Amino acid sequence: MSRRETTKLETRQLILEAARKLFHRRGPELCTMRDIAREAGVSPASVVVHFKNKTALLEVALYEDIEQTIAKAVATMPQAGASLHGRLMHIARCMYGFYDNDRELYRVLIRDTTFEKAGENPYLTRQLQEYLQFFGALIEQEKERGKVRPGADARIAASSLFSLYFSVLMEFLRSPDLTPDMALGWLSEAVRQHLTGIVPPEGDKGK
Amino acid sequence: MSRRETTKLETRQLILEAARKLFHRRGPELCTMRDIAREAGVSPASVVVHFKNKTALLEVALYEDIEQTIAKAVATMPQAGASLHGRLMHIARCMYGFYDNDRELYRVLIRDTTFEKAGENPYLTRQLQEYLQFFGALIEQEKERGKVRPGADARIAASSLFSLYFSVLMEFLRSPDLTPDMALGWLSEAVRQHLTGIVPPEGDKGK
DNA sequence: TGTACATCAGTGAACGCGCGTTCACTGATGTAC
DNA sequence: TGTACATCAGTGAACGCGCGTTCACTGATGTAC
Repeated sequence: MSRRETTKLETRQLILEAARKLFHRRGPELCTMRDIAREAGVSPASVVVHFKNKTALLEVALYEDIEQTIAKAVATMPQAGASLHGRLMHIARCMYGFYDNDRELYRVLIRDTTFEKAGENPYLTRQLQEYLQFFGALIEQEKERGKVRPGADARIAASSLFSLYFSVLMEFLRSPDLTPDMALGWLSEAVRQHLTGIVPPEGDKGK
Repeated sequence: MSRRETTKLETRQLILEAARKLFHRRGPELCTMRDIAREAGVSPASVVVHFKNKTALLEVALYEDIEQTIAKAVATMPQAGASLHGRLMHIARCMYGFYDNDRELYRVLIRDTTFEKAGENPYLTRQLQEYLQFFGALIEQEKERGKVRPGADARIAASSLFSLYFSVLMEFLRSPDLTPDMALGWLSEAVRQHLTGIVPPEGDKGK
């Protein structure tokens, strides 16, 4: 890597560190791009050169921490012997705990990225793809072990379970009164019902 | 209602009509509060008197159409004799069809309301509450008819099914390439798996 | 190896835009007597 | 019933702020010869 490229990377890192600091301290709505530039010791124009706008900066500044949290959650997940429900809930507990550190900030992050048109938020999009793929593989694995019905579609199951996780997360980030345990309790029930279904087993149906 | 109150209501209606017109024609990002005021024939300050900001105006301007669509969907829902899956999918079909009329607009509406702190969007919040309550009652009803397991929690089931519906809706609004039928197909499978569960029936588990 | 030139990250100032907010004001409507 | 006053919806202009964008410029680094 040439000298030019390394200094460029350094500037980028300075901006990212300053952004993380101010985003956490004052919240993304209460600090301007100029504030971040000043904190980083660079020109405001330079920030725009590296990140096209505040949302893009927010995404890049925060997604690494999320990545690490996912990695840690997966690494500490109970063995394959544990129940699928328990393994999924472990991941959820790790993630909700992480987001609980700064709910306001992550609420804004998710609002400003999730709802943009596909393509506007490449980092988080890729992250979600990998996340879903991992879940899908997990479910396939459980299928082989006979813990999941052979007829079940793993991709759809993964995506559905993520929907449940995500909905509860949003409610959690929006409602200061909701504790992580309450959110987890709610999710736990939803996941349980999703795994076992809510209609009676075949041959046992009414009428 | 006094004369003063009626004229006030008239002004409010003028603003709402102008807002709906411009939001649909140009999209909410491309029209300013001043544009809407001009279209309505009132002063820009007057718009702010009635709606504290653009998002609040957006919410009020659009929620009535959504309300009507829900009402129509519920009214045309298949009889209680039909399957739960079929009845739920009927609602989803109506709603997706409605949102398909102006995906961009509804994407922005949902982005700007769903992710605000609870309390910022009273109309849509209430609407969602009623929606969930209706679903809960529907499931209770199916329970009595033996089509849903007695042990299942209707509130959680309603909220879970809504999560699935909502996730697919978001993907639909974000991705121009996704047709309503594709979205419905995806949702249909997710709902089916949610109803029947993905783990094997008791006594049939592996190991 | 040295020289001359090209490239490009970063600078700092300026501009336009949309939004929210404030202001003193108008004039019609409502109310107290 | 009339009069005098209070209320309040609406007005139009102005201001401050943050963001995105543009600009000509600097100076270090890279490259062609």
